[in-house]
Amino acid sequence: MSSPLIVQSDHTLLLEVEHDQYVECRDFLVLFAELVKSPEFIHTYKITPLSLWNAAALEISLQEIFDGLQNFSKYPLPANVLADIQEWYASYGKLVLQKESKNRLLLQVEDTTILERLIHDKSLKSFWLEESSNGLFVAASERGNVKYALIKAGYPVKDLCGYLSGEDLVVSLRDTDLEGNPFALRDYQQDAVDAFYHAGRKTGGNGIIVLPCGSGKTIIGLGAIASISNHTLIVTTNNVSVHQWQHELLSKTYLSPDDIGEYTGMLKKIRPITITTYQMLTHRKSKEDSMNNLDLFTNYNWGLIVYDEVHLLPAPIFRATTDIQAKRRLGLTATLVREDGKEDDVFALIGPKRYDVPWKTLESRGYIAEAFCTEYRLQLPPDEELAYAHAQKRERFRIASENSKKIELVEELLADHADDYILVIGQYITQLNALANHLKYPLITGKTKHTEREKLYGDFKTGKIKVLIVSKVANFAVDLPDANVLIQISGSFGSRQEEAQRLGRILRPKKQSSFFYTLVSKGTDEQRFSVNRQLFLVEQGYRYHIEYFE
DNA sequence: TATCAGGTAA
DNA sequence: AAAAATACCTGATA
Repeated sequence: MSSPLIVQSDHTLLLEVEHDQYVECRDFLVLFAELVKSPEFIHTYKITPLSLWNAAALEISLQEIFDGLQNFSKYPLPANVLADIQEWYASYGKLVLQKESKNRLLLQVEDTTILERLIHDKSLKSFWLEESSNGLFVAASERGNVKYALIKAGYPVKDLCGYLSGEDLVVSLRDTDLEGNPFALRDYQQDAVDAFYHAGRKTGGNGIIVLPCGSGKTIIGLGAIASISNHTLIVTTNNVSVHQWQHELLSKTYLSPDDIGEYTGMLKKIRPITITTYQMLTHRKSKEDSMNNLDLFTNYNWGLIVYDEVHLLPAPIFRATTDIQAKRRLGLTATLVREDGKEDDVFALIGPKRYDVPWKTLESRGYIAEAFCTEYRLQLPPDEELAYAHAQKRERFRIASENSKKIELVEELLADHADDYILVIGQYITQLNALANHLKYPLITGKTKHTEREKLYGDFKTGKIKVLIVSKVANFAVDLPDANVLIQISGSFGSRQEEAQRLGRILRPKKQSSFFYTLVSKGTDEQRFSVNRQLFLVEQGYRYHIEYFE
């Protein structure tokens, strides 16, 4: 039997999907490569410096990577690829930042040619105070800036300067939560906390943990807070999430309500554990004003900063984070992919990926539901086809998204799933309105009042209504009830993270299986974008079945 | 004290 | 490459 993988000299890897060893090889590749294309039979992965740095930070050995490639590859491995892998992998750890004195850091550079390059690099020159026999001295205040500049120049830094402890606060986890359920970290949650904290080791205390939706990211946050037991600032995306953190802290730790503060538009309480939003931190009254609330990072003696949904981190927070490199930092996310390409900013300033559980692993262990994904391709009706042909590039996506035949297909799918709990999700309010009017099911958009939302959520939970139509609110709303069927009638361009977030809606384990349908217009720009949307989930092992609806 | 409308930001 | 949602603040209403 021949092997499933072709390694090409441009650092791309071609994997045969129909091969017996497909699953095994895919699980190997995701450790150090990134999926870029996933048509039916051959998936393309790419090895990048960043993907190898993350692998190195995860302590996946170079030997393991080479052995695996040797094993799975159909042809002899191109020498340049092996050399580049070796070089990129080794470049993580080549530059080590150490504390020299109170005000000075030493950037150790073992490799003399790299040292020579760094000294003469225009973008870096201003950082160097002085040369030493084995490196360069940098002002301690430049710790974040120099790491950021170095990664942009292609050199990741291993930061061993250690951390400043914050003010102490004893946090311990309960073994029964306030609702009376037994509580303990699951094994993978404990592993994630350990991987982050590396108790006793100088490297521990910054980085990213990647976990599927619904697998307990907040719990890992609690575990990290308890391990460090310092004053902690938690930054998250919205007010509902602020309250959820608050609730979990009260329910699963012995902290008292007085220990926990909310710093938002409604309430501004700074407490040993303070929870705030990204918008609060970056808020300014007008464009000319400065972002005063960023002081929250520096004006208090936090020992840990938790960045929830770190893939949504706005640019100003990156900048503020460069100044607090001595604080422990934990980033949490389900998909460490950004469509703005700022993954290396996350790497340099928050830290490398410390822990990652493939979605399919948690599925096989029953922690998340099994989900079947189907992509339906629909013909545009003749008049819309004509409009599409005449439209400008930027109107085309919308015409394809609003394909009126989607309503018919939704109706059929609803009939097929008469006994299930269904969310229909879309991007355009006009399209959702049309659907809601036709099907007579309730619609929730950003304009829906919170009292109204809660009533509909409640009716859905009790089974009074079985179908909810929702807009982009569902991308953010943490309090949206769970369903087991999700029909996506449109989405925002090629967002991989949106697709993953939406699938996450139906992954809480239940008696029945879950079904994810995505509807796209055949042969249009929408179909091209949908390919990109699916990449992350395909990388995680989800297969989309293709159906046609004429 | 709570709630709502309107404006701004990103 | 675009639309929608959110959160902030202010000032009015109940």
